[in-house]
Amino acid sequence: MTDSNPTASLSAPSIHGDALPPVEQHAQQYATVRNAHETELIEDYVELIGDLLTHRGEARAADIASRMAVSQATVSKMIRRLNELELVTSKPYRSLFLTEAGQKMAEISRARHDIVLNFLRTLGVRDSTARIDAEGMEHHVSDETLAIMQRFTEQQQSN
Amino acid sequence: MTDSNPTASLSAPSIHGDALPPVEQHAQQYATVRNAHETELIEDYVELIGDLLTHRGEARAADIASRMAVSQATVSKMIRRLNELELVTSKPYRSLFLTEAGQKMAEISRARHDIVLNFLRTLGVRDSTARIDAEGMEHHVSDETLAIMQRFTEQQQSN
DNA sequence: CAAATAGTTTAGCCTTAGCTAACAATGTTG
DNA sequence: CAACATTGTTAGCTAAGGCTAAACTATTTG
Repeated sequence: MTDSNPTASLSAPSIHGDALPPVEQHAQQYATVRNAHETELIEDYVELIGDLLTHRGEARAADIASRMAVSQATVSKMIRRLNELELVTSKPYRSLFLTEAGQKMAEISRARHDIVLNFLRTLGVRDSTARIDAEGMEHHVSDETLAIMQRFTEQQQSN
Repeated sequence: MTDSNPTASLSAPSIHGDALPPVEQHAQQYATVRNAHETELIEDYVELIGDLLTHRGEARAADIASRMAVSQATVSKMIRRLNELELVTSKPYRSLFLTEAGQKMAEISRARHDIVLNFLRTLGVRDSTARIDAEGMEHHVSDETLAIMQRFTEQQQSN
């Protein structure tokens, strides 16, 4: 299986055969991703609710459902979870609001999202693509990388 | 109550530059992420099996389990799925092998993974962090962005 | 103000991806 | 070659995150 794939070989610390990492490190990589997946959806909801509150003044289940392209029943169930996690407060049939903890999470998510999105735009990615990629990437970018992305964006901007 | 609220967002004005995207676009973002999540794990397994075959000559369930930090039962169940999807062939109690389709998927995943990983390294992210981030990000990076990352890495390298 | 419409919730179903425990096959070695 | 250790499989459980259909609440409007 000699690869003639043009994308497979790049230079740098190691090329093609980047050896397998030691088991513990490898396991850590996957575990981190699995962990991110658990909080990801929660963060997306909280972030969206925050955005709706900011830009629309209220956050209704129906809006969340259509913006997430998901059924209202799914949203309703999720809101119960967010309630249990004490991230939102809700009275039945009324708009949602974020608790302290929810607001904090929304802010962090929003900031992270914006850094990734602006970084991608700065790199030259088309806006619509950048939005999609940012939505997927944001939960998997470490603080270290995030800081580097932000610095990069600022530097480019000032040129 | 259908008010289109004036712009009275609380604070952090410059960071909150972005208005909400139109509903369809927003929905598309989330749908794309959900979709990626469905194939993500599959790709991770196939990629890992490919790596084990390349670097070790065989891919045993026990290795996969320890490298993914997951129980053997989970791996066993997953292998059945990969079989049904005709991505791997397996005889009970024997090493796994990739089908044509599996090999193709492994190559693509590996290439994508490497591009993201090398891009992060080139940006200046520490190796261990880059590995973790790459593992999470790789499934959410569009071809467009991938191409840009690769070009960026090459340019930096030649300086 | 009653009826229609819009929004929300609940019930019940499905699939995925984990887990443990018990069992089966294979491989190693005294 | 029998016993033990390792590896793999199966059964059965859980939780998350989807769905549809039906019931309920709120709002708008004739």
